[in-house]
Amino acid sequence: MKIYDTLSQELKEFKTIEENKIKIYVCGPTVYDFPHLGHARCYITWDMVVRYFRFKGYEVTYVRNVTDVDDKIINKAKANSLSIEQIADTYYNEFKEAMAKLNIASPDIEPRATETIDEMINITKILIDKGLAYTSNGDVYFKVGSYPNYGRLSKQNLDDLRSGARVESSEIKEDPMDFTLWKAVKSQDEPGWESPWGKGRPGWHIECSAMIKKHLGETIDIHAGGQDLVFPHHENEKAQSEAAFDKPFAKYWMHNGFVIIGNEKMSKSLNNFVTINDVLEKYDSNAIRLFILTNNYRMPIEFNDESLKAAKSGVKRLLNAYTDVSNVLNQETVLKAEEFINIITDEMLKEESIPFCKMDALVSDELKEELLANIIKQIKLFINSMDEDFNTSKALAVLFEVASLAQKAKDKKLESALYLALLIKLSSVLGFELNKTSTIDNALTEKLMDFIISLRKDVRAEKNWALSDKIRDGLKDIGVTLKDTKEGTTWTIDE
RNA sequence: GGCGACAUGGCCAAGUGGUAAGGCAGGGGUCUGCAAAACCCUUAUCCCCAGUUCAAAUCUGGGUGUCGCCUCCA
Repeated sequence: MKIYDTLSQELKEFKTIEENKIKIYVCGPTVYDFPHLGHARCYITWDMVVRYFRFKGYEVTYVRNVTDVDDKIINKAKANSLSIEQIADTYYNEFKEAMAKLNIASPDIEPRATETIDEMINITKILIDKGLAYTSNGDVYFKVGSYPNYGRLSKQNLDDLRSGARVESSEIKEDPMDFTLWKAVKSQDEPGWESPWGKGRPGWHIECSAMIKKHLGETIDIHAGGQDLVFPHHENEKAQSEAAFDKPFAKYWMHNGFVIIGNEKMSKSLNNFVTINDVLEKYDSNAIRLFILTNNYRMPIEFNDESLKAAKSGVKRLLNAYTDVSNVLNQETVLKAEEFINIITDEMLKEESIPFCKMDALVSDELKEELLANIIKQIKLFINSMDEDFNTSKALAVLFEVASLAQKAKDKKLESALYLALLIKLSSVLGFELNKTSTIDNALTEKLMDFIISLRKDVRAEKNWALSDKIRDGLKDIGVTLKDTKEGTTWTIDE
């Protein structure tokens, strides 16, 4: 498979450092406010990436940090007369809840910056000992000029950066581009930790370097994050880690594009953000995911109601395929089909021959060959698309095709069961939940609905269409949709 | 000013050399008591100009427009 690497600016063949294992680090949020759609985009993207790696059989260690000490948190704490822990905990919980609502799987390790202070001090020490960092006024700075590759990741050169209008020169720093590794506390109400350079707190960039070193080691497979982190955050992380350990920091650098709103980047500082909770009021997690995955992960996405609406309708189609087809099948057939699809995909990923014999029990001879060929074709299309730097747009086309195949095969139970199973499998790789059962759903509702439907059946037998329609309209008003099909009447609870 | 990207039908969006995936919306039809869903059919020559090539949305050069980074930001 190929992955676009920001550092080399090209698609690179993906090869892990250690056979079959992937160490991936994603820069997590600074928890000082509600998460917005930009965060959703970012973490849905990396969720999809990790899900796909696991689908391919890699053993993934996914680390995503939480920045819980930072000027913004300190300022917010001061403004609200709260401790920085209170602010960080409040918004960390908001973040966690939002991630769960979006069906974003938790990372394997979610370290907090404040739990990794020792490692930050260690790295800072190493850099000072090597003469690559210096203390000044209680602060510690990294000597950018001492690291020859500085600027390679973000394609900047030091002279251009220095002459940039926004760089402040200061007497404390040797070079205006030098960045903070350790910041001395300036007043009593600031949080601080003891260090060889006095009480202080870490700079932002050293936090990630330390958490990576502690949980993943000196070299990792993939370092990912939002495009806005390329400079200075990732550039600086790379510089200090490589300078400290004399090893390449990350084999692949991946960056996701922004969410745009009204022709501008959605961001905290522009105050034009829509929170995840805002969006969830009108659209569910599947719709948000479809909206995001329709676009290439590196391209900007324009947020607007129309696109979300379109995504919602698209999800509806996948959902309809799931419920329509499920309704005509029995549980046993579905389970058998799921098992078969699992076998087939596993064999394909291992590039071993497909076990035709396993199909014997399921489908008759005349169907077998063509059906199997088509299932394999769809899986191949999906894998090939995703292998091209996560072309989710193409992969989604496969989902829609499979959904349609399942619908068309409704008369042939086993065939539609196989397509249904395939749909469930592939959509879960992208993080969709088609079988999300409604929270209102319970045994009593089930019985009541069965009862109402049986009454309506009698009414319809008498061709009392007025009453029959009244029941259907009435249920629609309270959020239950009835569908009259050949097999009988089905009901679903509206979103 | 330096650096990095983008421009495809009404909207969103794939596609990096051989005559344009998919989704949404629209139109027509099948099915249905009706509805919903589903299914079938249907809508583009790819910002402009020049060049390379037998052949370009796809490569090169030049325009025009838009965005991002260079300050905290996913």
